[in-house]
Amino acid sequence: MPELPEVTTTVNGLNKTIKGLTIFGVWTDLAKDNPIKQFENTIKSKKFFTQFKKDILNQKIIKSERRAKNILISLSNNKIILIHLKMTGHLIYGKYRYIRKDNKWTPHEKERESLKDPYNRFIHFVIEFSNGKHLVFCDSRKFGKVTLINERDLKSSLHLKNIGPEPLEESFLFENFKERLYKKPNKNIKTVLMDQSVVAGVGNIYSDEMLWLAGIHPESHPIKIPGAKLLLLYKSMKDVLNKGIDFKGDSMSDYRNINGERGEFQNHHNVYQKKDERCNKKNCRGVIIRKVINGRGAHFCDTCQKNYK
DNA sequence: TGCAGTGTTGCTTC
DNA sequence: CGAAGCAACACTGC
Repeated sequence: MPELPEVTTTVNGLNKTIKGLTIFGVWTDLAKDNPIKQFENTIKSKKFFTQFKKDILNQKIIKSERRAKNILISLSNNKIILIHLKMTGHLIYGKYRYIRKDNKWTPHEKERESLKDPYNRFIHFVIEFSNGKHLVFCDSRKFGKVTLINERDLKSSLHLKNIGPEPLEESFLFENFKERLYKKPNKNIKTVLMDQSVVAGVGNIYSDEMLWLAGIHPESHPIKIPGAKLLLLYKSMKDVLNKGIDFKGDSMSDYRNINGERGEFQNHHNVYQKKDERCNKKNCRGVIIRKVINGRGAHFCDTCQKNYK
């Protein structure tokens, strides 16, 4: 589930594996002659992909970074590969033997025993390095985004310009957090937390978990939440995201790290996908419920998570 | 077996 | 302008 902790885990992995390598080849089966408008400046456009290939071939990987849920891979020619994993994407690094057939990048028979796990299936984009190893982008729903931007355009680029501050930066103070929430005074707090222009990197799982930890109902309105509770939410946000990173991300669904291994955060959920289970909060007798809020499944305990509205 | 549910986000519509 | 809903896609699990 690529939210901030999963993307951080992947980026850490990239910095341990592909840094310093030179790009030798690139392949995708996502490129179309007539992509819909939204994907014109991504590798889903054949025209874009042709240029993309020219731009990245023979370039060296300098470093990888995370911004919100985006992976930024800097190249030696001052261009940056931007990858957004969206719902089901993940990147795996390794030695793949493969055959090309019908423009499908098909791992060789010997590799297939591992293909039962989603980590190694649904390969739609591959970078080959001069050491013979590959970075493969697996993405069953094909929502993921891969594009290229110039380093100098990074901040102004459409992909990043509306992104809010990074919640784990020390410079992101409580006062700033509170101010930003108050700009959406009467929206559901869960929806506000997941709004990337308010704060970067929080998605469905971690928003559920941080609201539970702070004892705030997901349909609370920011303007009605007492200051002390907001401070608790600010701390809970940092705690939950750091815990996600410590457990190397959440693999309840098909997220895998750079080596194809699962994270562990799914084993430490208190509410996400815990419908009908007893609430873990000390002295709480509540039961976790699931309710669709602004189109997303929300999980919470309506006994100990107070609804301020 | 069929259909509801799935981590994200950007576009359209109102 | 903001908010809500849906579309992009394909698979899993009840």
